[in-house]
Amino acid sequence: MRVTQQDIARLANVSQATVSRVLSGDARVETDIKDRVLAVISETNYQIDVRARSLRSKRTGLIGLVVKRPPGGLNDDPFFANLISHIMDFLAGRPYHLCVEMVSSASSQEAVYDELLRTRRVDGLILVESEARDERILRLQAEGFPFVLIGNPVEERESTIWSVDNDNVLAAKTATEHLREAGYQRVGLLAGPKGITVSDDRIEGYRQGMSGSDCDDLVWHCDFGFIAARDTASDILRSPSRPDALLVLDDFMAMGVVLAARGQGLFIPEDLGVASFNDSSLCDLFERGLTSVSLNIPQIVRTACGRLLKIIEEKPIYGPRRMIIPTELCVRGSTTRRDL
Amino acid sequence: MRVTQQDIARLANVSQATVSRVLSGDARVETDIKDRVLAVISETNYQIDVRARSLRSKRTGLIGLVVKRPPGGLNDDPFFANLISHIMDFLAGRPYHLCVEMVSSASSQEAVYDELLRTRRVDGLILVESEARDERILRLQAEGFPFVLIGNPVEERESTIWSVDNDNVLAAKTATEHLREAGYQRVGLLAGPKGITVSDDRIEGYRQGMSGSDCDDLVWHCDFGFIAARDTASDILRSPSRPDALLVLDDFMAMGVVLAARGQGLFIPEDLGVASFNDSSLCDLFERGLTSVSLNIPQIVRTACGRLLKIIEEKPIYGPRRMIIPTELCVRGSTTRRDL
DNA sequence: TTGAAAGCGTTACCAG
DNA sequence: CTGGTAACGCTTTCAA
Repeated sequence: MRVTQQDIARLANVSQATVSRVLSGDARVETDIKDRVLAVISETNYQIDVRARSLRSKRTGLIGLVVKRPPGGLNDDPFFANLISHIMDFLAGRPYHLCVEMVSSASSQEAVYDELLRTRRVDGLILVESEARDERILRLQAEGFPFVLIGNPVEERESTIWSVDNDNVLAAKTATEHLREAGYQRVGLLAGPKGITVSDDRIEGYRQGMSGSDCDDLVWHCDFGFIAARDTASDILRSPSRPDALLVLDDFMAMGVVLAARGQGLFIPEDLGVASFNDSSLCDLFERGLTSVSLNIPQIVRTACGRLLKIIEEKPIYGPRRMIIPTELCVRGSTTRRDL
Repeated sequence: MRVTQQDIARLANVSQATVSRVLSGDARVETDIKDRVLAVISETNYQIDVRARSLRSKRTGLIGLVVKRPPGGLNDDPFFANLISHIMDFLAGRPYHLCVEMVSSASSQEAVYDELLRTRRVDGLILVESEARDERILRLQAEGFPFVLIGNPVEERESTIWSVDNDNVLAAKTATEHLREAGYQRVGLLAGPKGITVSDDRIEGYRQGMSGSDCDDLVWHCDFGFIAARDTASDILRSPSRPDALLVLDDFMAMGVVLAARGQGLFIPEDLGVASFNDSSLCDLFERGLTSVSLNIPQIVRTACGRLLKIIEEKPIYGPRRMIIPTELCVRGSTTRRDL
């Protein structure tokens, strides 16, 4: 049988309420009583029952993260591994735990959000990879549920949504300009699924970076992941409108591009320049290094989680709702032609 | 204000107990009453409060996974991304969620396990990367807490521990023999931290595979992760006892070895053969492909999670407690010398 | 400062 | 088949 506060109370000759007070660090408990209770607690190895506490206090101590990928689609994807890793780092030592959920379709995603917030399984949510008109956001706002968006809320007015983001337009513009300056003429963009805001922002930045060029608008869409990118890149590289450089939505997809190029006997960076986003350690795995934009994920996560906990704990918050984390272009061999 | 079963009961003109029965799919409820209740439930958008349910039913619907890594140490590591991904795949659609925890030290690990199981935050645990004498296992067993080990329980007697594992001795032996057959003379092993059972088993297999060779026992230990492996490999490759082939504990670490070799101007597979474990998609990122042993992670996870849920739900279980998932050696360019 | 007691929203037992 | 009711273990208010 589990030890309860009731048991502690009996053993320490106090009321169960007092035990609760001691546990919650209530100041108005006589020191000797407190010591007596604490002694019994440590003797009995008592641990609070979080389920009962949750019911009473309306707090579960759980933060939720929902990822939308096809089954197995997270495999080896460094972005989520990083994200999850940094979130756990942040939460370690705090009274919060991370609950991760994967959904495969938009409809199941909404069902999961519904479940997650209506059932009060988690105290708050971190949203990633949002879409321009994100059902999740509307729903969470309507319910007044604590959440922080990692990404662009895409709102006309002054934002009412807490969000942490990079300036993806600027980052993509800078990366595109870097490719042009490196001597590539036909710079293309391998974007993500249509409607994903981070992808849309980078398309915008790419177009800004291409202004003044007589090159067509070379934008392709593609699902997340290594395999999808490889297959799409194979088609792109065989097409008549073949680009001589590709800016890719993330490193993992860029690795698909590298494989596709290799498969067609194209050399990087001579025949094809490649740059991408995230600056994960995959960049060092490509022989000559992969040029990539660092998003500063640790800082994104710290900012987002910190803010989320404040919202949950209803602490006063100062500063803007939309927080921008700076990016940095890390130039490596995949855009450094030696033939020029 | 949240909608409760009490509210539903009032609106449907039944007792709250009946609402509970309808929700739990109790057969003995008149069809028309049931329909009335269900109608109100869908009208009101009612969702059960999992906290109250947890308190009553003693089930949280949460499965725990605790990972021991230094802060940021999970970054880009495909093994955990895969593991988490497959666990989520398995859990999707079932009434269970995944709770992930990261700890940085042994002592914090024990504290976390204590917290996790004593507070009944999760219904069961999946253990990975166990050590020969694993405190976690002893503790969980003593408490009668449901858990499944992914790895080797290392017990003398008939095992009392549910575990899912590969035959790592055999797998390492096979991989070592493959390297020798490929023409390498001085085959070494880059193992993981000392005491980790999966690492120990592979050391044993390596030694079996090297029997009959006049080569020294070339085993090095190294922390998990890309960076640690790169640094250790740099030392190894510079040492007088330099091997001409390395079997590496996992792909991610193997990538560190690839980088170290590249940094010293060594060619793979000509100057150094490299083989590893996990067969993640990283293997295709190396120019000529990385030879790797597939652990069949999806099957490991399916087996482990399936078993864990059965234990939690106290369903009858047949078959052995220790379940072995077959491995497969996937030969690629990193062990295929063209100079022979 | 301490104790008694009222819930929190369920589940499940026991009558009817 | 249905309703009443007692827990589940805790937090918090209200009296003492």
